[in-house]
Amino acid sequence: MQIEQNILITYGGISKKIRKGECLFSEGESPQYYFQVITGEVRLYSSSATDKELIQGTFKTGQSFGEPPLLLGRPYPSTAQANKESIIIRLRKDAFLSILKDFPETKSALLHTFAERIYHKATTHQILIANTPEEKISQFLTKYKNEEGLKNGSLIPFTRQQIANMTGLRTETVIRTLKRMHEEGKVKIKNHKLFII
Amino acid sequence: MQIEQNILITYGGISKKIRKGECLFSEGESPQYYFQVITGEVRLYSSSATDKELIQGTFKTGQSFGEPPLLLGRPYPSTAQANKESIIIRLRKDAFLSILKDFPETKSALLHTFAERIYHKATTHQILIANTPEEKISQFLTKYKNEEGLKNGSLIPFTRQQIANMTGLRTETVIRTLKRMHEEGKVKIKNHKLFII
DNA sequence: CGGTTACTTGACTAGCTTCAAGCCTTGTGG
DNA sequence: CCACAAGGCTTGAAGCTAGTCAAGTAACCG
Repeated sequence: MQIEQNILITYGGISKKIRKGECLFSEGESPQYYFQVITGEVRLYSSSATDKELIQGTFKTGQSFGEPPLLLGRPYPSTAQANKESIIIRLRKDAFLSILKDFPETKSALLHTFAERIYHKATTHQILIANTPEEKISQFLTKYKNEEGLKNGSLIPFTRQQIANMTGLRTETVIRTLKRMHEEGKVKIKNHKLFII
Repeated sequence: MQIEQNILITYGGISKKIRKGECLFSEGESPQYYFQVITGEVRLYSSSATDKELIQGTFKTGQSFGEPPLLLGRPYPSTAQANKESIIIRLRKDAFLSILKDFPETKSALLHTFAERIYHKATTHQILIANTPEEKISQFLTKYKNEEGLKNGSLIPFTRQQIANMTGLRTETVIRTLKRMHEEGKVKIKNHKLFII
């Protein structure tokens, strides 16, 4: 969802410069603010007991994140970290609720955003239970391709590590599986870069 | 979310008796109706290429389901099937949209429901990336316990197969893991029935 | 050009999956 | 009320394979 910047400012929103790697909030914390990306990119991930981390979503210019825990008043199930230097507006919870009340179209927009996210998570879920690594990676690539409307031959802008974190696999497994898929003509790898076919 | 029955009727909602095993909609179909459970239980699941089926959610009296694809106008990513004989009210999409417009509190309620579902799915994802079967099953059981507000000693109303489908494991693995957990006093099994501790 | 991050490869192993077979429980129809 | 069918549960044995660890190479960035 996106709320107009001047509305955010009017209601007390404050923009802040965030360095790459800094966190906006962490797993387990209590939500206090509404966040919206002005420039840059924020990654939401949850980490299991071990080092493994699962990417729950990536948010760019104009997108907000972390609203569900805020609305529910429940602890964050994930951590929000800047992927690169970013500018983020944040707004206190009560001010956010006021905007929702004062601008009904905001509520509709949020509803639509939430519907998108549920739909997205429902399909993501299928990736995680696929049997073989190849199934997981194929499904992931196909999903990404469709969502971004990519053509065949497009570059996949993810590192092996990121793909691993989104499919629940390990880096080495992703590498070995992609290599095999390349040999079988299911994807293309050139200069370590990955392309869909 | 729940919309009052008399409102649903006023807007043209029709209730229907559904036999156990019947489907309200299937994966890939185009959404046309809003659905709400009056009595009984409906299961939403998506099936991957193989036999495996993934339970996306279970809905009981007073709960609605399948709204995100309806709002987005996208094909259903899952199938809705009655777990038992049920009575379901269904309402045409345009009537549903009218209710949302005429009753702002409905919109707020739906927003809250959506937030719950996103939160639920985010935490469910963590189960799927846990390393060991025991971690997955423990997390699943704890999550279920908390969501349903169960006391220690409660019966878990799922088959091994269902637990397998929700954790991404195989039936035999679930059985063997539960057996070990039983021996270690982490759960209780009596007459093949599973209880939390 | 040096440091950091990403990628790659090999060897090894724990343990999940698979396959096959048999048992228990529940519900149903005669 | 009993018998039987169907579905769920359990077990064992064997093979595979994804994960792990370790080490080295290639790309990228300042």
